[in-house]
Amino acid sequence: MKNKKSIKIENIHPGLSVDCVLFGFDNNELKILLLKLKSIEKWALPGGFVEKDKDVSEGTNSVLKERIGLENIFLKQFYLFGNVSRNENSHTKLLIEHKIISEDLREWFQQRFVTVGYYALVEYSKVKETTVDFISESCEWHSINELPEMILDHKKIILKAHQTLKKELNSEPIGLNLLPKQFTMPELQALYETVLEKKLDRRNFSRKMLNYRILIATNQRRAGVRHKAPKLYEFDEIKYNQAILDGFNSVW
Amino acid sequence: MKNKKSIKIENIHPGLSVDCVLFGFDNNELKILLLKLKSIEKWALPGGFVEKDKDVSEGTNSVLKERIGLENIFLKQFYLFGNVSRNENSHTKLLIEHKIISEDLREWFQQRFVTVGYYALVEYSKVKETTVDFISESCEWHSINELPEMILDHKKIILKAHQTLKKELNSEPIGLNLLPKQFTMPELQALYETVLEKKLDRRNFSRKMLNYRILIATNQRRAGVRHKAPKLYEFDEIKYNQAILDGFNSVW
DNA sequence: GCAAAAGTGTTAATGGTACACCCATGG
DNA sequence: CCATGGGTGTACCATTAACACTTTTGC
Repeated sequence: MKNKKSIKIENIHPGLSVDCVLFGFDNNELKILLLKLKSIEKWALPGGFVEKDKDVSEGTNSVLKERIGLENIFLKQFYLFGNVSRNENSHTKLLIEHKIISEDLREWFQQRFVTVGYYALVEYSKVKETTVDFISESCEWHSINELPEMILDHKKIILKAHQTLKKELNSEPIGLNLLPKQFTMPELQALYETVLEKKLDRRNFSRKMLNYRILIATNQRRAGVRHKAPKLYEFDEIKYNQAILDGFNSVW
Repeated sequence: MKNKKSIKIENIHPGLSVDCVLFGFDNNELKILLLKLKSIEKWALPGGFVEKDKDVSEGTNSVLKERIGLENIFLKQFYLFGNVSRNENSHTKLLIEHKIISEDLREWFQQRFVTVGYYALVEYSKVKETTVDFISESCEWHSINELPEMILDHKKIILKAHQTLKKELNSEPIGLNLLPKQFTMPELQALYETVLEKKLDRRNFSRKMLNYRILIATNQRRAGVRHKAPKLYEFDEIKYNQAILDGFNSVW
């Protein structure tokens, strides 16, 4: 299955896979990191299998490292996709026909799989020189609004991840790991608007954000724009992480 | 594995189990439905395995029906527990020693399992005459504050279910399926206080609840109390279910 | 100087918090 | 008639929504 330290299927947890929805933000668009499979005109979420002696979350991190060279991503488990209908043997057939996997793995690949969905927010610019593994030919960001043809139920997985993310915005901040270290208030707002898919009032947004007390105003401004230069902010990481733990807007 | 239409382990999805946290409300306490295992002084969440040709959610419903005779419960998936450390072979040993499972299933039971947690809210009084399957000797409600000795990580699963439930109260109502058809405002409040583990102001609670517009005031009152008889309410099921879908208290 | 977008302010409506007071009931 | 708990009201405060006006910048 793997190129370097080849993993034996006997050591892999049967019938279980993981899939990661990596969200990035660029050009006022929400983007997802996808892998183009070799020989097939379809894309896939970075994902893979978990070894029997590894925790699922740990295994998921290993998968990301091995498939696209990303380490230490904060992943959040959001759902287990366990419908029978998500398994499609035509997919395995193609993989074998194109010699991406060998014939003797046919049976193993054709077993019924359930998959655990994880998502993470990653800074777009940091994921430029990713490596890809031997079953993928490239790794690219795609706008969530213009997804290419994808294998299995990967589009559904992305949809569910996006829904979960939207809902979490009601009780948690977003932005750290998704924006560069320094950013302007309008940039942060654009991120929120993109994730939520709706316009927000500029003035109310700013006030509300500042009231959360997770931002540090620097005394620098973003220069070179043909209008008033906006202030640069940073997240107060201590308070930001505390807010993630405690949650905002608790009603009871 | 099963008594009547015996399920063959070849047809079961390997390494995957489901566990159900059934919440009930009685005597101002939050209770969990637990099964007492035969021959072992430990209790377990009702749970089991999923057949290869069944959706996980469907399989979970079947498990509940087969183990405790409950049907048509609205189950909510909340987490996949996938740590290696949750597997304990001493448990399998005991099951075999006490002939609850046969020797030839040892290997199958000793494989590493991940388990999907589901929870549901069920009306306490409706679950009186539950049947139990052949590996359990009884089925009882236990206060979440006084849980008996439990197998594996089942206490952790209950804790996580409770945390999830608390968090969901910020965006969804609770009570339908957990209270009888008619209930008083103080009873509803007691439910909220129990789940949230905190006291709420009587007058503000009532106003807020009524503002959600999911209650129907009947013109009856709960008689026989030695103080002013409280009004009886019912949930407007249409609006209640709509509220579950739409969510309350969206901040953006 | 003008367009574009940032920064700041104001106001009304809403909802939450923290109370006080009266009412019905059984003992 | 009184203790107990239910029902209703109110005043204050914080937050939200919907706005107007001023400031800075590049061209």
